[in-house]
Parts: sequence; C-alpha cells; structure tokens
Amino acid sequence: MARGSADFRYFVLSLLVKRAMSGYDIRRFLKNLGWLLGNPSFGMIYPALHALLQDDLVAVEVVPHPSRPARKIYTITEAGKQALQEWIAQPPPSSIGMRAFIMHLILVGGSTRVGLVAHLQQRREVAAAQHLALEQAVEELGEQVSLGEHMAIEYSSTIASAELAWLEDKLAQLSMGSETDPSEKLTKGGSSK
Amino acid sequence: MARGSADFRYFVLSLLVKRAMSGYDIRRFLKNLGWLLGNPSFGMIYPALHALLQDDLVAVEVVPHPSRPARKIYTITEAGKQALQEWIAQPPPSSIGMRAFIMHLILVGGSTRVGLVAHLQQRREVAAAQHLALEQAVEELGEQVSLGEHMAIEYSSTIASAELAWLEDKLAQLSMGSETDPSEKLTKGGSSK
DNA sequence: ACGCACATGTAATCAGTTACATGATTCT
DNA sequence: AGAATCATGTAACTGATTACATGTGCGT
Repeated sequence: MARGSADFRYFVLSLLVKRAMSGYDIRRFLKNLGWLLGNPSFGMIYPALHALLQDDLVAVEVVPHPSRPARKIYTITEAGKQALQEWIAQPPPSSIGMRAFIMHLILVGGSTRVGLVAHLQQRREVAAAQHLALEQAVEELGEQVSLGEHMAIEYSSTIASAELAWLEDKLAQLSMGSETDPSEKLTKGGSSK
Repeated sequence: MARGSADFRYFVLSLLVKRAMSGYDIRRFLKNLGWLLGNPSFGMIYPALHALLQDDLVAVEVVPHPSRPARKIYTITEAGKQALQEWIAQPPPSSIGMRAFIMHLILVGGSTRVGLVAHLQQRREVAAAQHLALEQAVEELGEQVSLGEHMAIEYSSTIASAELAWLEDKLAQLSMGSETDPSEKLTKGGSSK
C-alpha cells in the first residue's frame, strides 16, 4: 500500500491537532499557506490519511451528503497524539532537505523550546559543513573554472551563507531568551501533556 | 526505456564537450565537484548515456580490457553539439528548481553572455514572486502564527532574499560590464566578490 | 452553456536512490 | 585477509506529480 513519506504523514497529523479536517480541507489549507511545500496534491494527501487511519493514529467520521461524496472528517486519536510527540522528540536525520527541514521546523516549533534548539543546532552543523565544502571548492578550483561554474558556486555559496547566518542568529536569540526569561511558555495550541 | 530527466541528460552531454569520458569518469568527475548535485549515481548516469547514444548525440568507442569490463568512451557528435546549442538557447521553464537552475547556469554560462543574462533575469522574476508571496504571508498571518510557522516563514524569507539580492547584483554587474566593455570575452570569470 | 467549487479516490508516470550482479587488481 | 578502486549494467523501491474517473450545485 502506498503510504507516502513519513515526514508528510506526520505533518498532516499535526494539522489535525488543531482541528479535525477532511482531505479536501487539508488541501485547501496547504494551498493557502502555499509559501512553502507548493500545494501538495490529493495524490499525497489521501494516501497519507489512509495510512494514518490504518495505524489508528486518526479516526474518521463519515458525514454523508445527499448529492456529493460523503465528507470524511479525520480526528487525531490519543495514540496519534502520542505518536506525534515521539516523532517530534526524535532528532531528524541530518541528510534532510530544505523542504523536510521546514516541515520539521513547524512541527517542532509548536512543541518544546529545547527540541527547537536541538533541531536548529543540527541544521547548523549540516549548513556549516556544506558552506565549508563550497568555500573549499572555490579555493581548489580557483581560476580554472568556467564562468558558469563560477556562478553556480557563488550562487550556492551565497544561499548557504545566508542560511547559516540565519541559523546562528536564531540560536543566539533563543539562548539569550532562555537566559533572561527561562519561564516563557511556548505551548501554543499544542496539547502537550 | 528509462531516459532520466532531460536536464541531467544535457548536463552530461555538456561534460563530453570538454573531453570524451566513460560513465565511470563522469561519476568521478561529479563526485569531485560534489558541492552541488550531490553525487549522482550510476542509476542516473548510465541510462542517460544510453539515451544520448540512442539519439545519436554521442558515439561510443569500446576499449576492451583483459580482465575488467570494457571501458566505453563516449564522444559528443556534431548532432550532439547542435542539440546542445539548441537546448541552451531555449529558455528554461520558470517552474524550475534550485538544482536544475544550477545545472542550467553551468550550461548557459559556458556559452553566450546574452543567454546568461536572460537566464538570470528569468530566475529573478521567479525569485521576486516567491519573495513577495512570502512577505505577504508574513503580513497576513502576522501575530496569529505559531512559533514554528513563524520560524519557517522567516527561514524561507531569508533564503529567498539572499537569492534575489545575488541575482540583482549579478545582473547589475553583467549589464555594467557589457556597457563599459562590450568586447570582453567570457571564457574566464572576470567579476567576483 | 461553461466552468468552478465541492469531494472522493486510483493509476500512470516521472525522478532519483539504493541494492544487486559480476569480477579482477591494488592498497592496507 | 579484507577493503577500496576500477567498470559495467539492471531492477526494485520511494517519493511526488499529473491525469483520470465520477458527479452535483452554483454563479456568470
């Protein structure tokens, strides 16, 4: 059975924490927040929902409709909430891409601050390594590269630098924040018990 | 028959312009220049080569070896050179990803300056649109987003800004260069940070 | 009349990675 | 002895998009 990627499955699950939704609702929601993830299609959403249902992480309520196909409202179960917490707690693989990183960021950001810091730190390691590799490439290849290659390196390097800088900045902010105000709550809408 | 993506196929073809290579050579080459494209595997390289051969864009010379499998040295044909030129000349689809953009950048950067400028301009349009969408998302969602969502937007926005800034910068440099010194050859990188 | 929003789902297709299959040579 | 390099290729699997199938109701 097609289950899609675990990342996306848990991302969908996290949406159901806030409110119960149908597959169509989810697609609309993601379309509106289309600044990232570029509107995932039904081909991803429905299989993900079916897989979650099979694992008993969600429950369905079928709301029939005279003319249209019945709406299927998915609600997260207790097992689902627990599984989500565990998923968030475990560190993401370091080989993660930008898109997956963003999804994890949203997930973890709704939960604990410690988790968020760990998440950002790990990403910083990866970004730093990438940046270093790029810098070395520039040095090693030096003058003997074509204009196109030179541009490609510069382009990649610029983006990697920006990413790294942001991560450093955020981590500094977070550590400062927790020093000056360690009591600050961040559980917002997330029912972490 | 599995042919892989056209982008990658033409990228491989462009490598053969500089010198004839075997599949193994190409993999090694890409591994060394691993700062982008994260070492493509044989599963992509060999099918691409076979497809190019089938289209008569490359020719093979089989160099037998007593103990090992015969090396197959691929050379670009005249038809291949022409097809490559045509491929470079046509503007890339605007929905292109970062990885594909980098490949195109390398390809086009080895060719004409006009093509390069057009390429960068088109990318700028896309990046500008993305950046705008992100800015609007920040405004619209404003205060009511979770910490994770806020961070995700900020992260994406930071990277988009950096990309856009670099593109603007490069385009300015290129137009300046062509105004003040229109005779400048572009076989070697002239401008850098 | 035409298309869009609603609402579900499957299947085909594409892109890309990883594992498998084979086998000699050279380095540690 | 065991791993890495050289050298080719195929097949299986995962991830994601697009197209297909089905049908009503509402606005222009």
